Amino acid sequence: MEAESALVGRWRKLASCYNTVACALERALQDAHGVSMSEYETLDRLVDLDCEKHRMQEIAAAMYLSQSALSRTVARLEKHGYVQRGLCEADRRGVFVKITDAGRRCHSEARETHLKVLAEHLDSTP
Amino acid sequence: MEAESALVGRWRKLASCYNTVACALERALQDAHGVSMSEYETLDRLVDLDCEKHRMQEIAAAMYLSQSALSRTVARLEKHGYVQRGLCEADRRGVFVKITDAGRRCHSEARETHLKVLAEHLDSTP
DNA sequence: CAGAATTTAATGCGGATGCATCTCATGCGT
DNA sequence: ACGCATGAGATGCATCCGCATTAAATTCTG
Repeated sequence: MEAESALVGRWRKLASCYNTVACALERALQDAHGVSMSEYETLDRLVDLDCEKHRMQEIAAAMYLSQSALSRTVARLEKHGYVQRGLCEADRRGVFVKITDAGRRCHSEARETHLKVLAEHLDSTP
Repeated sequence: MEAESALVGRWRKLASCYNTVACALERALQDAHGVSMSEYETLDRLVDLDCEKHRMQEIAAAMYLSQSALSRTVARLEKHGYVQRGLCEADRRGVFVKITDAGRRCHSEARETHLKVLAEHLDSTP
């Protein structure tokens, strides 16, 4: 079977692409805006799914971040003043997350960096 | 520009693919063979670039792992008895890494798990 | 309705990573 | 030969993550 080595080759290429971009993104976002990639992606989802507030689960479902990682990421964002957490009245186990004005500002600034890094490092020929 | 959103879309898909496979690999390799993905990939490079011993740098260059991460990964592999480190006589700053028989055995067993996970989770249509 | 089971999010803990720094060893210029 | 810059790899530190557990609220069941 040579399909095996092709499989491994595809995997290596995928990993290499991902790591290159992720590493560049992490550094650029951190240096220019003080947010990690996870934090940026979280803000991005909050802006994308735009309807005021969101449950933790919705956010987690829209991105690749475990429940505990998201919980901590939101805690960090809240510490930075970029989001606010609030209780969900309908189901008081739930937590609503709401992006603040500062959060929107940070996101819109960081978005340019994000796009620039993607354009630079995301190989267009898969 | 709509090329921007296409770019972001490609990035999200890449990240999602990578994370799905990486997560599955990590769990499967750990559960079935007690090695992490980095450890397996390191063994894999040692088998691939087959010529007895290798400098840390050669290994690092062949995979996506930072210098410090590789140093610790090799330390873990050595603790498991899967590789041995030895001084390089020509340039005594350097370190040679050599895979042991136990390392080869572990690698060849884990290889099957690795391939199985890739076949299962690596989407063939990019 | 009381109690068990489930769901939601937070957290303690251990482990892996990256950055910066450190220690040696080598090489280069004078 | 001496001194300084450079290179290889190890390590302290802070951070982030995943797993397992916990606490609180809700839902299911008898």
